[in-house]
Amino acid sequence: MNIKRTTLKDIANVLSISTAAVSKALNDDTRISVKTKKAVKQVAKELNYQPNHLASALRKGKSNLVGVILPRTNSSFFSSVVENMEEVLNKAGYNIIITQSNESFEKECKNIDTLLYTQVDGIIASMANETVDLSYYEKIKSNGIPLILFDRGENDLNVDYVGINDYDSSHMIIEHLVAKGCKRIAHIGGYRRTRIFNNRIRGYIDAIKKHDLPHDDELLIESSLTLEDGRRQMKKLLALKNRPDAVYVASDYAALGALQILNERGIKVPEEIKLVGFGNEPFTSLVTPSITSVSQHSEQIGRLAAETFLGYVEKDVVVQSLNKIILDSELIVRSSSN
Amino acid sequence: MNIKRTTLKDIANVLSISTAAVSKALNDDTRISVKTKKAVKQVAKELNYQPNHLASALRKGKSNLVGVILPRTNSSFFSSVVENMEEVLNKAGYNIIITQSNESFEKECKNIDTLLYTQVDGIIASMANETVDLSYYEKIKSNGIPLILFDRGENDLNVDYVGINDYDSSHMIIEHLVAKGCKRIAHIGGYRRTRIFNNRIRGYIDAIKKHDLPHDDELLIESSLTLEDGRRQMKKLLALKNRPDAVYVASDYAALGALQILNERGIKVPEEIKLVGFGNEPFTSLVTPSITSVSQHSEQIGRLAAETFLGYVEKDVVVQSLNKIILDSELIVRSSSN
DNA sequence: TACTTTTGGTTAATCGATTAAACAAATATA
DNA sequence: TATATTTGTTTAATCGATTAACCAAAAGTA
Repeated sequence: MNIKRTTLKDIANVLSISTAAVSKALNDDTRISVKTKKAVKQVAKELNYQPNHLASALRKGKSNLVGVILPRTNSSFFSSVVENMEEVLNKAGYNIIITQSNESFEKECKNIDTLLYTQVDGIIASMANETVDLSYYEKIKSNGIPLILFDRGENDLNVDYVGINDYDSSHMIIEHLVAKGCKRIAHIGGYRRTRIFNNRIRGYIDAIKKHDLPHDDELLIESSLTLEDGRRQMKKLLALKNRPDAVYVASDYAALGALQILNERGIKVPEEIKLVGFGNEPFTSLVTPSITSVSQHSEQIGRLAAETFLGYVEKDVVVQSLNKIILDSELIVRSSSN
Repeated sequence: MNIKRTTLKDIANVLSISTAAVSKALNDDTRISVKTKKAVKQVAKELNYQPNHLASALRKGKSNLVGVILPRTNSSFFSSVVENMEEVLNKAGYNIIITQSNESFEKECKNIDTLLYTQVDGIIASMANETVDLSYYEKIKSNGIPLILFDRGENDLNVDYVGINDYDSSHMIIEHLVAKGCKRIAHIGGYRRTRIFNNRIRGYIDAIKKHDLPHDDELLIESSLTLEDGRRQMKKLLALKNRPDAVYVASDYAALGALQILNERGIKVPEEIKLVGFGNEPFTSLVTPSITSVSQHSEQIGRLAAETFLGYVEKDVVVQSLNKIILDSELIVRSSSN
């Protein structure tokens, strides 16, 4: 095939005017007469003119593309965040490029390179669990384009962030379990070095103390939060002399693993042990019993991250100011704790 | 910020040579001396040079970007397809841009426009359920870039396709159920106008006939295949005077809905009714009882779609030849039918 | 009438990288 | 020694759209 696209020049030739006039006509420049504009648009349509984005982006120094980095796409949370982000950005004339890191630091670095290479106007990212070294994110900042983090942020990096209040979410969960009569609550948490998981752990500890409940070390477990590890850690908890009567798991996937173990051993949920997850993944309402979980307002997070980005590009001067938006989460109570 | 990036010119100035020499040195042109190459690469590193992709893409008429259109990203099937596609394409120097149609025809058209506008070198897509009008896909073809469809293809459109053999998959399922002693097998299928679902229906009918089993109209139901509709259609089947002893559902989501109804009504699965889904979504192994399903070899589909694309760009002449790759699927037997 | 403004364009430079063509210097060949 | 070839680089054009600067013609103003 190798069909050559119609360019401004082609339109200009047909009408015997300059390409500059054509360009201005298509962009509704005031200095072009209505008559010319009509003629140009007519010919453009006839020739099926598609502007060459590369050329205009190069000239304008602006690609109207926003890069998005996700730990993974097959999560309803991330999927929903992106959907809402896209809606806001599309309206403002931006398109998005999605890349996934698969929770790998190496992949994440590659993604950043790809996006910078594609000359995106900004990057909105949620960091991989693995990521500790922040030099690659510094690279974005030194490139002079806005960087907005969501969900998995990093305080040391001086950039904008949109997420939920993890500390308060833990409190909310503990309040709920205490109200249901639980006296011995365990927590299967994420890695402490990840800020959001650390905050959930802190919230758990403080809430437990507040209610004068036992906060034995054996009740607080650090986990990779995969389904497999959820199974493993639940087994550990069941092996304790003094079993917990409730388990708060910092991820729905690990919570599901825990539930499988409880089901397999014939331990009744919620009668014997109550269970709470985190993330409100769709399957939490599908399994038996359905799992109580925390909704993170993915729609708002996506929307706000996009709007934060737009806040920068609409100003000429990009002064990256710390813009932390912390939303309240919502507890969705289901059978596993009710 | 608005930091201006280093360009070829900056490097050229430092070394007092031409930008052409710099460009060639960085691209390892044989006509540049080893000494110069070393010096150029050294300076490039020092100045943290990042090539401007827009400029080179414009000049070369090639963006090294491949557009991907997915009905949705939060499905493990699509997620896995993309992951494998990306691996193959990255190795060949291509990067991908993911867009999601959310099963909406309108959104799909917008996605196509976005991708063409971004000057991708090719498009790999799986069509939205809604899509009937193919003119937008014709637009891609008339743009002269390769188009490869996967999973949800369309025979009328003369393009390459990678997918599984849906007709045979139905046969495989029926054979399995017959072997388990089922005598009255129902099918909750998708919309007949979608090719893959139509093939599954044809396979079901032919396999049923082959075994001289009853193929009453009431046993074959057309569905949107959402979880909700799965529940609805299962209720219908249970209301029949002559209930089926097995149900083959063309999607895991709808199969899960069906399972919920069966569980709610205390009907034992697989003892009273056996159940088979389609797609091998992760939750099929997580629910109780786990659901027998069909694996679609997402890894291979992704890889092959990518390779098909590469097959075009490596040749100079792009002759879009019909290149249909049909893979065998695999039945994953779990508790719901065992 | 003479000068200023407005209208509706045109010309030419530009974005940054690539590349065909040209060319000077070094080396090889007759 | 004279000519041909190779080596290493420069010059200049190019991709397509945008835009600053310029300009001619028409219209307005004193």
